[in-house]
Amino acid sequence: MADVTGRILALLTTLQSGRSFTGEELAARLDVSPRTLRRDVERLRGYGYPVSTRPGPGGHYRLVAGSAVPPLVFDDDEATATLLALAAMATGGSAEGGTVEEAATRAYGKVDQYLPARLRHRAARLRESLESTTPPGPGTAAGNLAVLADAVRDRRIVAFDYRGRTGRASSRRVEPHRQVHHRSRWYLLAWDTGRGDWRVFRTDRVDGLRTTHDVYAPRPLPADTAAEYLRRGLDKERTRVVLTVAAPAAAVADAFAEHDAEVGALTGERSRVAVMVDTWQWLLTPLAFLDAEVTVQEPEGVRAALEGFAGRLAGKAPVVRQRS
Amino acid sequence: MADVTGRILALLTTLQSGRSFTGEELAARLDVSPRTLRRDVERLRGYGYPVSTRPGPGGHYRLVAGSAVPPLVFDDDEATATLLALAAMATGGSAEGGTVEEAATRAYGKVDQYLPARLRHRAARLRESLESTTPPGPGTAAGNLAVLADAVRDRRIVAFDYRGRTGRASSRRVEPHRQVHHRSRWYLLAWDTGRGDWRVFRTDRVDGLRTTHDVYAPRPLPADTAAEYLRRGLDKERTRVVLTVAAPAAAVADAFAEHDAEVGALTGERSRVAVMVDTWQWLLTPLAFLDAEVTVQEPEGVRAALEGFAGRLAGKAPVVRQRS
DNA sequence: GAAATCACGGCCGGATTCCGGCCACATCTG
DNA sequence: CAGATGTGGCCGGAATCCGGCCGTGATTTC
Repeated sequence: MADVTGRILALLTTLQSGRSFTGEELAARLDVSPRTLRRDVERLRGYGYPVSTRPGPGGHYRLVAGSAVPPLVFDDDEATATLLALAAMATGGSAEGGTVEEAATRAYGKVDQYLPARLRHRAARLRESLESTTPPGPGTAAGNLAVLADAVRDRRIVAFDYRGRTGRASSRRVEPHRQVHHRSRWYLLAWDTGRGDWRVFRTDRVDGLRTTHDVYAPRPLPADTAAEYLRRGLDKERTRVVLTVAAPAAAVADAFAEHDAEVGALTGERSRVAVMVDTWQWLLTPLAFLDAEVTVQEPEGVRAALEGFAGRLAGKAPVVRQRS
Repeated sequence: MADVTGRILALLTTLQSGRSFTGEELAARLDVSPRTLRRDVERLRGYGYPVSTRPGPGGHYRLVAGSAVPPLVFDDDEATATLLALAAMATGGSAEGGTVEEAATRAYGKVDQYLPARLRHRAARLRESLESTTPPGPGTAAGNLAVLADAVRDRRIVAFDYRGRTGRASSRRVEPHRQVHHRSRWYLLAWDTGRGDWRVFRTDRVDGLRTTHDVYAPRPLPADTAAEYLRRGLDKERTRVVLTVAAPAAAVADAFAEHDAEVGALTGERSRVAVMVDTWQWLLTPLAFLDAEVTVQEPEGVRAALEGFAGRLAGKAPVVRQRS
């Protein structure tokens, strides 16, 4: 009968009724000694459940649903949005502990607790009907985000080791400016004191982060907003490709939805799109879905590559004829 | 670290997310050996929680949807993650009413307000240091997701107008099965009663959604999970395309690694590949990476499509010259 | 049909936890 | 003040747990 977990679950169920119970009563119910019951209550608190007690005659144990955090007065849409937001953030999470993605995954299954009874039911249904794909990726340490946030606030220089794309590690001392959440990744926009320039770091590639005692002077941002700076692709290594496409802006935006693209309308039927890609090959699928005339404005290399590819594709295709 | 109860609670939380996990993944998450994980699952079942499993590649553990779990409580990281998630979703959102973005904004305010003081500071600083680039995209109506969730639960047939990729609208009556979040979009996996087959709909392209009074009989899923079905792209009739490529078989196999392809060598430098694709557009990225001469053996339609696309790509490309 | 993947569960020995009992103490009610 | 009731330290014996090992069986992939 030494099944702690079972007892805790039973205790939780019992206390959930809202009634209050004396220690003796609970002990009898769980069939353990009062001493063990006390320990169980202690454990429950350890897991974060607020159990209120009162000594003296008429004393009791009671589970206080949301005394620390009162049930939120969400409306339906807000509850829905919360679940969706968590699901979106959970996507891309890793199995490692301590990441925000993982925390979001956990929170996803728990929001009920904080909703008023009326919505609890609804949230549970919503969650049941939803599924989320979770491509395994590097997770972002929740701790790092918090540390960086503090450093940004206090204008403290931070130091860390950074693993570049190639895997080469380097030591950095930077003035953290903003953190940007972009396409389910976290980035830090900072002034790299060693390189004397602005740099964008992927937070999940930061190691051994520590805040120094050195305070830095505010510095004007290289762009209007940090997000814009990031989007503009000052984050090196990727290529910015500008295209003109004979299709409406909406259609183009849709085709490039999975990419990092800015779309602008030229006329109703022509659009201009600036997209960041690792290599030109990735342009093809969205372009093919548009299946419209395309002109590469820049860079030269991509234009040449696409021309060459088009030639190989078109040049040989007509040669073989075959039924079936 | 031998805290069975804590692990069981954590395990419930994890499985509650609705995803499925491999044993190894869960073991890593809980920081125990796989053997212990198996024991934990066994315990879970002992307490009445239905955990479904499957052996073999792609095996998993999953909590059967809809099972009641004890009330679970947020920890600090989870609360923080919730705020971050809401902030990320709120950003870039339109001011229009009824969208999830707008609801997320409201929800953020409320959660923040009720957070314990210690977390409020942390959250406030985090938010200050953050920016988000959620693309403005078409706002998903929060209402639709909730209505669909209820319909899924009640097995009610729903009707709506669907704007296809081409913009053509069609009227649908479907049996909603699950909603899947994939790459920051929401999809509905449903049985289309009109077409007599499974279909995947993008929730943001659904208009005039209404629940009917007709109840449908459960139908076996075409895949293990809705997310998997979506990922596998079984939603369309796939086409078998046979190509001849001027590249070694190994290189070809590598390029098509993500696809469902059979590769055979013709000579050392030429290969033949038979690949199953949803639409011809998906052929382009692997072909571009090979960047070799290609001949479409069959079907005729794909050859014509590729030729046409190549023409549009090559035909217009040389027009503009520009340095920079 | 062979190979790889993955869940399953028995067994073992050593480490850890748990339990009940006992006790001094704090609190609250009447 | 007296009695009821919650609190938590300590102790020693008992029960549980854990990781590792290994053979089994289901299932998918090639």
